[in-house]
Amino acid sequence: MAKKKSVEVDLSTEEKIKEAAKKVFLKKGYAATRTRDIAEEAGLNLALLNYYFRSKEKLFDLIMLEKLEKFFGVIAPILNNSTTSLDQKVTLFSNNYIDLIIANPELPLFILSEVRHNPERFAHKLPVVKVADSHFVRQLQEKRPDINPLHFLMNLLGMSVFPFIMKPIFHASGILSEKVFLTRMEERKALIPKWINAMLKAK
Amino acid sequence: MAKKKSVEVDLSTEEKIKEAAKKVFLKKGYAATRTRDIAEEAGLNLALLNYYFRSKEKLFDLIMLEKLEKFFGVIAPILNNSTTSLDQKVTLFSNNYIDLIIANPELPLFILSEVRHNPERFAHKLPVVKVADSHFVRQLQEKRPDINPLHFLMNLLGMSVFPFIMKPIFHASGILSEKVFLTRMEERKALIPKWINAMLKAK
DNA sequence: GTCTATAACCTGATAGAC
DNA sequence: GTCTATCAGGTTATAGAC
Repeated sequence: MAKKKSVEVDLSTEEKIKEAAKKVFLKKGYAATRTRDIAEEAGLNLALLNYYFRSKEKLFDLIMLEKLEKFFGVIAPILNNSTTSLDQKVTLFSNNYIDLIIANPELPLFILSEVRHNPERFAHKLPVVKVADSHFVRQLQEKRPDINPLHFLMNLLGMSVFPFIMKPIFHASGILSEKVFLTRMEERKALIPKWINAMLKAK
Repeated sequence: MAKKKSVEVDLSTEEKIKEAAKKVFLKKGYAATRTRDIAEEAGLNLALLNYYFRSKEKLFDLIMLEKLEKFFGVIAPILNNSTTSLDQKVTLFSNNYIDLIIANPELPLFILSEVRHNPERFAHKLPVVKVADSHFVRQLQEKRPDINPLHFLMNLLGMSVFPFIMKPIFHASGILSEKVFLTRMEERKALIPKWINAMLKAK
């Protein structure tokens, strides 16, 4: 039944390695990860990694593409839906996106730093164009032709994602517990639409 | 005269290594950087790195602390100034911070990912407390006691910093040139105060 | 202070037994 | 398919000549 993240015991060897790789790569990043870390995390031998995935690089690419899909996959459908209003898009986006990242907290910083360290490698896999020329952007242009839509896009994305990117800092400082942080993020789901709305009316 | 970033020729050997290390560490991150890269970038021999700085780790710590100082050093003074209004703080912050990051574009992502990968190591060097309990925060609480100040802090910081964090993505996609990006960021200096103001009045 | 040479170690990948 | 053993190459750090 539970096909996702059971106790990770009844998985095939190949899946065990992939799950372990996800965990370690997302935590440490590509460069700091050793194939031995992954094998150990999977409770398996190092040789099996190469048997199933040929190389560290190929295994990483596989996972990176999956994560890119996850990170961008939610955005485009919401912002390109031509049947929803601007308000609805903003609400849908902040809610879905915050939920996604609560479930995958390391996702944003992982993707952002790996893309930064290897831009040309993943360039063709970044479906940003679909966002930059979306129905959402056209609706923004209609409402506020005086302001470049990129600003609102950055704000919407940033207000949803940025707190998670800053979390390591606040956590390390010991001034914000995980529980309180999550409470704040839940609050944001309702606050972001209000804020965006207020910004759209400003001046 | 020009003591900062001259043609980097009249620098002492120690300074040459440090400048090269800054450049390489900020570009690649700690794990992906090899001491050979730094030596080569400095146009010097590898052994000199250890002669002057003992180890890769010690050299990195030195630079990391400097960068943390830079990243957080601007925030606290502005947010803790008890003679400025809330509006003034917001304007000062967005202006100074965006300028700082235009001059050091890799700074945010560098700090964020290195702290993430080694939280306990830099925990005691993160002066976030000064921000979380600042004059700015108290002013926010007065104006909007119904909303946790952390939200506005995240928004102000995020609206200034997040675009730079996303820049690699937009760049890699080829849909946003450096020149256009900078134009947008200059615009933001004036827009952020307006937006924050509108948010503070909302509902 | 600066270099070359090399030690000591680590890492990705494979050969070969089971 | 899975393991142990090991290779080949790279990496940090140091010894020692100049």
